[in-house]
Amino acid sequence: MTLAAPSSGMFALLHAANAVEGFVESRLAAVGLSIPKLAALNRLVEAGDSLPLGQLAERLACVKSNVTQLVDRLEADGFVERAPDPNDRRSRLAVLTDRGRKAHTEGARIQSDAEHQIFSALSADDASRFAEIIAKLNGCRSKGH
Amino acid sequence: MTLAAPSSGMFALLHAANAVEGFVESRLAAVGLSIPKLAALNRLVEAGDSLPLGQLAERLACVKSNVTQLVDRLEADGFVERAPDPNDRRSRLAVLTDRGRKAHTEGARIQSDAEHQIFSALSADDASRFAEIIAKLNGCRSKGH
DNA sequence: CCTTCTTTCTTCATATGCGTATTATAGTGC
DNA sequence: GCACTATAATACGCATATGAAGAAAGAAGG
Repeated sequence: MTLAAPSSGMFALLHAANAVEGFVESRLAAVGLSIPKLAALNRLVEAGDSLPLGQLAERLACVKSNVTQLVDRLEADGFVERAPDPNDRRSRLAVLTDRGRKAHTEGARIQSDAEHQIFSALSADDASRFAEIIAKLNGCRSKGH
Repeated sequence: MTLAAPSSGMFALLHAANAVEGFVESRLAAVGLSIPKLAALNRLVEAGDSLPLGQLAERLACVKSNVTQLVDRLEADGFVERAPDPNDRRSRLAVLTDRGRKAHTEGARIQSDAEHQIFSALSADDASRFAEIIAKLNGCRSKGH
């Protein structure tokens, strides 16, 4: 991404997403997180602290090879650990560590704060309109999967 | 990116941008282009077919090391060539080739078509509202550069 | 001229995404 | 129990982004 071209709805959208992403990422960096890392921790917390990698991939809406690497990095950070799955020896669980739980709590707060900061530029009316419009745009699947 | 989390303006925005990006990319692939490649060709055409790499980086709003690699790929595709800059021997020009010009024309058409398809889901009122809101969100700089 | 500062591009390490093998294990049918 | 097929994770190659460090060339001042 990072297009910086005016006069195109697409470029404007990508540019805004990029700006928002960078804004939030820069704040998350203070606790050693990135948006993908926080997203993974979110899913683990939602799931009760552990998930098979394939499940994690599905809930993050990304491919499994991606999660393999993301979990590698989270493991290096000490935020998750891999553990064998008692129900299926093919499978491995990503398990949240104490540090991971802590990072998740801090990250969630930071994300929430940053989001309030960003979206405070919008009136309540703008915000609901924004949500509607975004929902409509999300109908453009067909990525040739 | 690719978060797939509901109940967050940020996640909704990133998700929509991702969907739109994927939609357009899948169509551009037919002519051997990606969004970053098309963006670079756009800048070259705007500039009259050539630019020093540093200039290109600035106009793409990305770092120079990125452009070095992007131009490597465009050169491998035969869409641009590197040429010495007559005014400064430190500098190298990215010069559009004939194939590059052709790819740009086709890519621009594809992008425009895809964009119409996507944004046709929005009424004229939605569209202008969308543009306004996006502009407001773009005010969130301060990426800690 | 020579030293020093700046600019331009490249190279390298890293983070993130994708898709395609490859390997180990599971499950199914015979 | 064996052969086949399906599934889980990984390894590998590639595209795209960043930033830090280096090389080469220009500019400025003595």
